[in-house]
Amino acid sequence: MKRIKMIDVARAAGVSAMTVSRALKRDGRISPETRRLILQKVDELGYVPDRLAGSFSSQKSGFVSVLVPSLNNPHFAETASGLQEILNPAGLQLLLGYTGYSAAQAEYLIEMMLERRPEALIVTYDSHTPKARKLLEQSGIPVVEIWEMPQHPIQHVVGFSNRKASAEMTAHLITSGRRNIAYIGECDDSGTRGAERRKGFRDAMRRAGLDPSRQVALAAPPINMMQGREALRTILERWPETDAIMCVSDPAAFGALTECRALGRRVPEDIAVAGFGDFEISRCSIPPISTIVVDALDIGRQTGQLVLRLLSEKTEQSVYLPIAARPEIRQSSG
Amino acid sequence: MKRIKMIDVARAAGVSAMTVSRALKRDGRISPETRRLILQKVDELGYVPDRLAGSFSSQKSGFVSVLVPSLNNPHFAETASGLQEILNPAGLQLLLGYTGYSAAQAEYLIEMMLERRPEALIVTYDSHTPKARKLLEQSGIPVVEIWEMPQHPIQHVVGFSNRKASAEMTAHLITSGRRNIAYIGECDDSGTRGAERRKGFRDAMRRAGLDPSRQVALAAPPINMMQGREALRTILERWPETDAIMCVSDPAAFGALTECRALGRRVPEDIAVAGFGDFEISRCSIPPISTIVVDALDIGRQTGQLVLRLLSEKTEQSVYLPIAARPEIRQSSG
DNA sequence: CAGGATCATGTTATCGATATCATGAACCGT
DNA sequence: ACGGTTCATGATATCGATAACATGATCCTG
Repeated sequence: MKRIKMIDVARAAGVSAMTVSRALKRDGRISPETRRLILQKVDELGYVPDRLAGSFSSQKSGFVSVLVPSLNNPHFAETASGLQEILNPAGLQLLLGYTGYSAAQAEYLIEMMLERRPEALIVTYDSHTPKARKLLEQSGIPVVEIWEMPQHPIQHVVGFSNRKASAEMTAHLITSGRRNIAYIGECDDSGTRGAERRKGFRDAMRRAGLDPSRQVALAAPPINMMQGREALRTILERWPETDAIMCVSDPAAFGALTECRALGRRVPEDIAVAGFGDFEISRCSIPPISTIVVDALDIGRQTGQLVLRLLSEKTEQSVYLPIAARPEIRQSSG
Repeated sequence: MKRIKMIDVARAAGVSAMTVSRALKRDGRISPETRRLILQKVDELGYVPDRLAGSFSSQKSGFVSVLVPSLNNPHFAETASGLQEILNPAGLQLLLGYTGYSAAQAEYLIEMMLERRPEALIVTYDSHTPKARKLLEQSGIPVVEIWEMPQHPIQHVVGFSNRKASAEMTAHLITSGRRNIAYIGECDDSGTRGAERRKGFRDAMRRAGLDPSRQVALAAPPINMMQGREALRTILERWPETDAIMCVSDPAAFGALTECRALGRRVPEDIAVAGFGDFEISRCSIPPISTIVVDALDIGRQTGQLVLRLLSEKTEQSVYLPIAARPEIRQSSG
């Protein structure tokens, strides 16, 4: 059973292959009857166009590559979801890759991706190897960094300052009267968004003349709930006077909150807890956890629309789309 | 700045394009010195092979398509992760698509995917439209259904019986003395794994001569934590005698557990709670939630290895790889 | 109604790699 | 030392669609 190709459809409809090609596009100049006839034949024969050949011929792959640290993180899953929502209807397909928070893996993936000739490349901000950065810079296609506002952007940016947002939340804890604030973060986080958040914590503490040295980092990103629990125990052993915890992410915050409960510490009366990212768990826990709300889906949508614009306009200028990231104060730090 | 192609590298190294092509493959018969020289030129010129052209020429796309309901669900994210782990080193790239639990979207994606000539297609079990099923059956490539043991498999299967697993957990609740057991599920779930779990609940209840009609379904899949909370309130209003809750998934179970706490109902003393899937939250909550443990990462790895086998062996026979799905009893149903 | 514009369709060249077969050199055993 | 074998490499055809240009028909417009 040989595979049907365009020429077979063309013969069946008594037209040329080119006419079939036109019939399958929206814009093609073709008479309505011919199109109807061809689409009918396509259906009868069960023809599935070969986009590999099509992409090769038109020199347009129809791919947009997306690199995320992990899909296990609902943020990136939502961002990818928003991207798909915008890009699929435009005929673009996502090529998704997980870096696992590793710069080496990112470099490998970037190279793999570029071989597929994507029309744009979307990378979640993280440190890059020199080679990776060079590949991105010389790729000749739009490159969008997301989820951070880098100091030295490669090209376009859709994001926000993790550092600033983290500092704001820390400032809130300080304003509400806390003084002995500890931070739960990640180790091996150089160049990551987590590192920026840690800096934000330090910024705010220093600005208030407080000691920013109460920090634990037990695990590599992404830190999970259980590690958050463990981190809280560690903190209370080392610094029993701690009266607030700022966390790199909501799962860690939930872990800390849970461990407080297990240890009989009241939240927020004894200890305030704050997270980052507005994960579902921060809304559903008792008490709800104060967090930085970031609209991950919106990052995906905005990025998708930006990509479409960049592909049609061929503009050279770098675009920076700021994304809102605002503290939402809930009962855990009331 | 024109793009470097293979022929440019060939000229620079004083060889033919074919020799360059061989140098870039592992298996190619080529002398070590020539290869070294060519790889050096590749590096100097910054040559990035065009796999679009390569795939077209060799008639092998190097793609494996994967359809999942949602990546927001850590299960599927892990499965995808396991797949990538196995398939990437074999030179295969994942083409990931989200169906959003919609059969229409699945059909659309299957068609999109097939145009890219993937070498295998992996679909998470769910109901298919007739057209989608036909496309899958006539695709001419290995098709693997995962995350369920379908009654009428398309070809290969890596999964388990959601129905049986759910029945086992329900049976556990019954064995431990509960009688008025309610079920939190999803609406519009026909043909989904959630529907199978609901059937499993009913099976076990009937077998024990108990009433399986205490069921609420407030939302379409995937049900979230907040909806779990709401469902629990609904249940206690309608059936105040309820002494156990079986849930379609852990997030729903956590929501139910949380609402019990908010309402002052003790778990497990007043109400037992059980979930499905061994999400992180079920391990980290207080009390930990009894659940069905499924190794999502392993499903990905096993499927990846199966795909590699199918691609090399060209066997015709359907393969069924059973995956363990066992109840793990924790304190929430103690 | 002439000359140009528009429209539907056809023809041909082409995208960049690789499969396949061809070729000559080196190597080997008897 | 000769026929056969292995090895490294080259030449050529090819994958299936589409871009770009060509063609003839129809349709205006002054």
